[in-house]
Amino acid sequence: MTAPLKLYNTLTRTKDVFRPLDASAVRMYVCGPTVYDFAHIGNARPVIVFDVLFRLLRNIYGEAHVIYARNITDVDDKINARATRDFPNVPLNEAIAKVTAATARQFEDDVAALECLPPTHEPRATAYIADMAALIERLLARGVAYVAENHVLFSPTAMDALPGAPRYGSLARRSLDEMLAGARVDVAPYKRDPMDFVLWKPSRSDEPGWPSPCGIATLGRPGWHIECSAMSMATLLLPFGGGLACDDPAKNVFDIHGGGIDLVFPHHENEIAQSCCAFGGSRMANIWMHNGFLQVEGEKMSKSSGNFFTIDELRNSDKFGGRRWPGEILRFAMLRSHYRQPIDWTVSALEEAEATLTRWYDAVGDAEPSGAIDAELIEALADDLNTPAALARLHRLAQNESGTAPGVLKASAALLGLLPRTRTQRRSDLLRANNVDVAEVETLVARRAEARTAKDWKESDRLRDRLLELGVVVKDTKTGVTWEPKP
RNA sequence: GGCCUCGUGGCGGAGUGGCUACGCAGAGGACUGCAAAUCCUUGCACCCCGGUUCGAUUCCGGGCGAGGCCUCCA
Repeated sequence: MTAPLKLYNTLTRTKDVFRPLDASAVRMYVCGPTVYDFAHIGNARPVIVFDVLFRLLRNIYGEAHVIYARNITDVDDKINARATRDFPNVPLNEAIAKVTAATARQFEDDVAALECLPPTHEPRATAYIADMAALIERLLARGVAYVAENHVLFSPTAMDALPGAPRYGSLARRSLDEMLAGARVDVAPYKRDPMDFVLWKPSRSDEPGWPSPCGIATLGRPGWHIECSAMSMATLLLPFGGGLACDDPAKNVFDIHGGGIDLVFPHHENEIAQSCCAFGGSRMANIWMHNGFLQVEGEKMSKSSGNFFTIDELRNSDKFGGRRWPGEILRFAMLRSHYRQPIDWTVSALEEAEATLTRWYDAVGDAEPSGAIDAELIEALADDLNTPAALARLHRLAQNESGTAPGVLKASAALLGLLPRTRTQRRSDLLRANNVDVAEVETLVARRAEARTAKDWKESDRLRDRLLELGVVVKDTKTGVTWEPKP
């Protein structure tokens, strides 16, 4: 390959050249959703961004040599609350299962519509409770955790006294003193220090519970942060010789950890603390990547502002801009901004995305991907996933720069997960979505042709308007009359 | 209060110490019965003030402005 892959690393605050630990097994972990409700459009951003990175890594290192884990959090107090609200007469565990099954299925559906490849692993927290408990036992044994009132708490102060461990706060670039100065946290009475965070907490009888670690007799459940330490260990370390049984810290590191920028502190900081202290290493992952936030029409998205939209609502309702938006358009609109920049989610951006896609589909026609992926496009993505530059390059390819073959455009767009269908497929999808009666359309088009031959412009224009109502646009080109479903 | 981002033409949005980003919209033209689509041409920029430099939108300092995190929100 021409240019080396560079990725912005939150740890170093620079674009670092990416050097995999093992080029035959490149490993990436991304924090996925908590499945208590439909995923909103902000949730879609990391999913799409890291899907592009996944595709790029597969292109560079080979499809079989990239392992991508994106977790699903199905242990969470919000899920419990939702379960008791929605299924008050069902036993709790059953109610929780109903909530998580339905929302997880919806998530898979949304993500597939956004043209994201399935990750190699999609671990669910409930399947890794034993790993979490084992990690917590290890942290207790190493003296960075303690038991208090049936909770297990992690002590950042104790961590800073542990030889070899990174300084707590090094990812967020904050010292313990700074954090204490600005802390507005309610300090629970059982905490020795305000900055201590929960690894395990006791469950009441109306909360889901599992056998507790560290000699605690009551049932309990894990804290949020430990879930990701356990699931990344199980999917990215254990299969490659790492894990708690391995005393070599060098084996307990993986390549890339991603998520939203809001997760830097405390979630990712705490993941690092847990994993490094458990394994005795100085880093959990080599590169930490964070996507910027999404605003809707210039304002922070929130339910109270009335500008809150789920992926499903964008795809299947007319709540945003008065119409439905196929996943492909949502994906394109997301890639128009660089992943670290804030993005403003607007109707006009989606309309632009759609117009561009239509033009590009016209350019590729029904061509199959063929030939080498455009080198400049790869170069743009290799520079910290510069998707806006990559899209600019696709614009040029679509304009047939230096005789670009349709197959090359198709293959190149595929690296971004774009143009997944043929033009014919997209057209028939639109016909179905618009409920177009093809036979009726053909009849009207023929009648309009007769009217035009007879120079009956009034009738011709009436028929054109009628066709538009039916969801069809007619085009009078030099080579003849064609019609397309209205996008 | 502490920490961290960011300020580019009408809009969106990359990038660079001197060389057209790109897209949308706009303007002009070709084509058309008209329109749409398409094609060709084209105008428009780098928040303010200092500094470094032969030269800064790009580097440094200050200011102003916007946003995020410090509350298990991607």
